Amino acid sequence: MTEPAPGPTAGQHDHKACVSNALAMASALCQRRGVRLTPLRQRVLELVWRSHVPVGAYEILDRLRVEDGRSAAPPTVYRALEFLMEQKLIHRIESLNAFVGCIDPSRPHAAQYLICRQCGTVTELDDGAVAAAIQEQARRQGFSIDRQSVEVHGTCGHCADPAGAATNHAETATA
Amino acid sequence: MTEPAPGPTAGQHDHKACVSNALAMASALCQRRGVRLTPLRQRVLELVWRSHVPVGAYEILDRLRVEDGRSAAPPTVYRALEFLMEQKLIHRIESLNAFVGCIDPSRPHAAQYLICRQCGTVTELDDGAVAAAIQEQARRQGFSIDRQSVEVHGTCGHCADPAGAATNHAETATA
DNA sequence: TGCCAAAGGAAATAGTATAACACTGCCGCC
DNA sequence: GGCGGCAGTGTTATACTATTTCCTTTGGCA
Ligand SMILES: [Zn+2]
Ligand SMILES: [Zn+2]
Ligand SMILES: [Zn+2]
Ligand SMILES: [Zn+2]
Repeated sequence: MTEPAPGPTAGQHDHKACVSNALAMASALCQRRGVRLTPLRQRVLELVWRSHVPVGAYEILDRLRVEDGRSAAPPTVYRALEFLMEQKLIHRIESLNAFVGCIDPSRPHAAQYLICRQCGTVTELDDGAVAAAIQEQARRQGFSIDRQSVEVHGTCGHCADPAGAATNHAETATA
Repeated sequence: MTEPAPGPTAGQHDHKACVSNALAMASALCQRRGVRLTPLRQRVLELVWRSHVPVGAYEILDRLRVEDGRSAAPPTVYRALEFLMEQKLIHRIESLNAFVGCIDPSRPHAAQYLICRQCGTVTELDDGAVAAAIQEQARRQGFSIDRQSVEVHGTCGHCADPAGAATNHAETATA
């Protein structure tokens, strides 16, 4: 119930690489942009990246208190999350009230999210066709887009086909 | 956003027709489906249809208490909303934690929502191209879709261009 | 008539998010 | 060096959203 870096796709990929890559990318981006990736912000980012399952603000809060022994209250977490979202280092999954690390923060994108009901894993896509179809519809309505959010709930390949994959995928990560 | 007759699209269309049509449709659908559109559920549906601006559960709750003098608590409202969602008579806008009437409950659809930041109006679309593009992407990932939610935030035609009004607010478009 | 299941009333609680104010350290400036 | 401003964080309180639990009422039906 507190395994460090489970990741629903555990065994499928080197998640430590995901994390260190994300942190390095974040550091570089912030430096380039002239914004401060403080220790707190970096730690929150790391906690969001704990797995590919979106994490709630209060779960982050708990970890800051329990694991880090840090004094923290909701605003502590929400401010860090706000910063990370402004910098596009994380995304908010509206339908879950939770946050997930962005796969490629260096490039602006209108992403789509595939959210598995069973394992909770979110797969971030960046499909031009989807974005274009949405933009075309918006244009017809005379609507100018600020932000589009596409959240698709369903069952991922691993959960649907346990035999084939034989993944240890199993159950949810941050339970 | 709290006046009796919905502000945003007022004057743009005959909203009373929207409401009475929605209520009639709901009544017919429920009868056909053998489910009960009780007075409470009908009233909640009516309150959701008060305008094309999504309405929160607690705003509905307030109106039930103040306008109807009815004894009501959160579960009262949430249960009614749950029923209405099961029957696809309303939709939940995840990014707003609010609910809006469905434009065409008789036909199942994966809808997209254009949400105006200024006036709050939500325009429901049912564009096959968007849904298809999403499905294609999901298929490639071996992901099977239960539900897709597309919420687009931006500025509607009326708010962007108050003078000219070529576009049709609040009405649905399908493709 | 009596039973059952669905619907709704009521109280408490859980979960999510923000407002408001205080404190500190850093930086540029005089 | 002293000073003012500001970003970042700490702290407390509160607002907003949603669910659990238990009980009572209602409506359909054998
Ligand atoms: Zn990973
Ligand atoms: Zn899965
Ligand atoms: Zn209308
Ligand atoms: Zn508008």
